[in-house]
Amino acid sequence: MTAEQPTAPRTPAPVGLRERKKRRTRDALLRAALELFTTRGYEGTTVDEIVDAVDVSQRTFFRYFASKEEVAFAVQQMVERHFVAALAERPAHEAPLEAMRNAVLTAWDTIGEAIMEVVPIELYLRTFQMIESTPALLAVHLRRSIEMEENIARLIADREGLDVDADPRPRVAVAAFSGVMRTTGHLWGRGEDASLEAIRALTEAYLDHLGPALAADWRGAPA
Amino acid sequence: MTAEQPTAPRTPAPVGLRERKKRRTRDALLRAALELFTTRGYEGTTVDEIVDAVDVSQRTFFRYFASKEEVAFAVQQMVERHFVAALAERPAHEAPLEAMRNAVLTAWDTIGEAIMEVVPIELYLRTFQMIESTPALLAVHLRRSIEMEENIARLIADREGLDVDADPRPRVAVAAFSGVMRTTGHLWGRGEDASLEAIRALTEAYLDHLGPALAADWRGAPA
DNA sequence: GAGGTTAGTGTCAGTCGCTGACAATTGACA
DNA sequence: TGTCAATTGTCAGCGACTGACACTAACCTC
Repeated sequence: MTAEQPTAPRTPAPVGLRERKKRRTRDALLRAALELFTTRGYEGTTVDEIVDAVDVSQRTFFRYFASKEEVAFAVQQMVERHFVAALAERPAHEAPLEAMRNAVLTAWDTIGEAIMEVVPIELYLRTFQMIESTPALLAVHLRRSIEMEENIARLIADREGLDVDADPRPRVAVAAFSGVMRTTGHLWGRGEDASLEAIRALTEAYLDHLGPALAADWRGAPA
Repeated sequence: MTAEQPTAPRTPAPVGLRERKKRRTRDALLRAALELFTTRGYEGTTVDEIVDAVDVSQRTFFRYFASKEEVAFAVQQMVERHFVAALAERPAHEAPLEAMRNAVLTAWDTIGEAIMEVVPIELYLRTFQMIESTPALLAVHLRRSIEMEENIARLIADREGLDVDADPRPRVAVAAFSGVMRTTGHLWGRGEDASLEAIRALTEAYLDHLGPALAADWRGAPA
């Protein structure tokens, strides 16, 4: 993990012709897949249909994406990295919950440009809704979430100078926080307003209900 | 959903010969599957191997279980029903978090017998660990968890006389609670002590850290 | 710029999960 | 006992995915 500017789009500019071709093929597959997924549905789309749209072989698809599922989460992965970067940038004086809260809200404010380099922002919004409403993808989405939860817990523990395995508080705080995040994401996916502003507002409102208990200063207080 | 004694094992005793045969086939498939899963691994076990062990056709397997995944969660489903039943039995004066906490702890105390009617308790423990350590199953496990979360949120909202869609508190409380539960389950699956007592103790300890904020009395206080 | 190296791609054959259709069997019940 | 309905097996086929191998095109060196 080479830490660069945290909110910078991860597009290191491809150099050789080979690299550029690869990038182009991958992007084409990604866009074609999301477009098909969001119109015909995930289950209703076969890998053969995706590769036909881009005119490559099925084997090539599976060299770029380990599975049909993986391509559905390519953009989501960018967003997650974006949030983690924002969290790492939070000043040390902020309490854990406060830092996480500010990181999400800032991330939602700045993620737009980074996404647009790969796919239209509106396609990402539709993709997110599709993930939330497709059981098989929702399952994977949740597993990815808790994998990130573990990373964030370690990050928070480091901030507070705690041992993540000895002190339950980092994991508990992150678990509670993520539970709320997941709930807002779910409600957003089911709701009417599919804008970035909507998810941001929903997040802010729901986090307000988590109470000051977890936001209290931990340092000096024993477990 | 016919509500009987909440903590009673769900074994309505099969009547006809046909029913008993069905039950036997299903149980045999279940046991064979879990035994193979926990020894050779989930991915390392084919459906053909399961049906060979029981000597039925593959088609029969898929008539009892919608998928290879489903059979892995058959026992888990019992445990979940057990918890929901225990929660429904909690006296009305208990605050939401208090009720959920007591329901889990009671459930862990009484689930043993119900499980043993179907599979050895030790096989269930191994199965749980396998689920937690198999990515594909972990994903499904998490999705099942949030489906239950939604049910519990409605149950809690009913207890408190709230509208689950208007007031965020039921969903927030349940989300935070479930987040902690998930974390303890995960840690249990990765830990050394695979006993029921261990998961119960872990649950109790971790829930203590969720703080009194969510446990406060809601009635009368506006959102 | 020819020639060898290497990375990316296509083709093919095969495995595994899963499903629909149809026929054969077997318990239930008059 | 004979009919009816439920359970099961067989078979054919789809879709996701993989390993092996041959082919092509970018790259790199002399």
